[in-house]
Amino acid sequence: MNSQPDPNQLLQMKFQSFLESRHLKFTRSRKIILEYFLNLGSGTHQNVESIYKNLSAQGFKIGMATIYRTIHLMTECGILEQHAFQQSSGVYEVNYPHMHHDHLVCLDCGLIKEFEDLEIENRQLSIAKKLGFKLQSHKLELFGKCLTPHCIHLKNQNS
Amino acid sequence: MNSQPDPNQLLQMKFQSFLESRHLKFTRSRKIILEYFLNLGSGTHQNVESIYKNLSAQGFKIGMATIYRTIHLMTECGILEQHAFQQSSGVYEVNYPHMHHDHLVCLDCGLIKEFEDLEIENRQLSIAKKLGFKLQSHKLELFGKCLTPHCIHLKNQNS
DNA sequence: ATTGCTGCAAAACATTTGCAGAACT
DNA sequence: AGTTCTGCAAATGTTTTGCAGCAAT
Repeated sequence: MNSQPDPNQLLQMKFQSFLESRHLKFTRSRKIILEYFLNLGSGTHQNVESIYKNLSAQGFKIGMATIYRTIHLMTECGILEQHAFQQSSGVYEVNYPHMHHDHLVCLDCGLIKEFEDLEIENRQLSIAKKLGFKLQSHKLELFGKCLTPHCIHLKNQNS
Repeated sequence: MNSQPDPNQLLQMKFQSFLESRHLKFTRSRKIILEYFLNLGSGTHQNVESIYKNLSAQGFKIGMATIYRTIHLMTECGILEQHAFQQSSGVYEVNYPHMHHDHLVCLDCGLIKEFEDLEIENRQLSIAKKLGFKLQSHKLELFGKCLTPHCIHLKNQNS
């Protein structure tokens, strides 16, 4: 019995409906870029350059312009999320519904940990309500110093 | 009696100590840019272009490069905070200690409201601790639709 | 058939950097 | 004196756009 729908399939359907609602087409390139992200899964952050390089390496001839145009659509549609950790250029990750997470970034080594917290999410809802907004999404990033061996090693190297 | 120290003066001292600790100089340009932000006060978001234009209009001859270099220093020092709401380029605002706030952004009209919430702040601390990080700062942005007359007006115009 | 899409190259931005002369301590 | 700073212009990196031909409905 297929009572648990495949999250990837749901995202693809969401994107297709989005395109349809705008009289846009679900083309070969858009399908390839979508599948690229779905194969990555949650928690991977990619910039346009690396998407381009990886797709090229896989033999796909897709220009940067098309990638930019497509990730804009996917972001508007809500199946992709953009971040700009620290000074980095834009990076993107798949946004699985009901698996939303926020990020904790190490200022020394760049390590990114993910977390989710229902208490904060609920609090956000009541804040938005109080201020007269209908909340649609949010972005929470915590910055700090991690204490992993890797990071401590880095610090010792740089000093 | 001057028992309440001037917040602006505190920020200036903080910046001066920061510069000193790095053997950098508190020059005329840096002073002008600092004062520019202190005069703006909390809650104003400025991009480099507008800083440049405003200073020029006030008769100051300060190049963009200097502004970039200076705001980097001020951001590192902690007296300035950078944001990139929606797709905008970087905007900066003064960061008064003990007056930290987060932002709620209207996706339709761009209105930005500020708020602070102790409950969320405390929760962040415990999350960071649990994940083995020493928390230094955070960025929380809520996105939604506001219901101000201005925004509703805008929506009707665009439809 | 019609409309939207793509890749390419050029353009537009935003930000950084090198350098020679000026300013600061 | 010695170092850091500044403005300018050039360089860089990222993202957007125009266009002529291609693909999807």
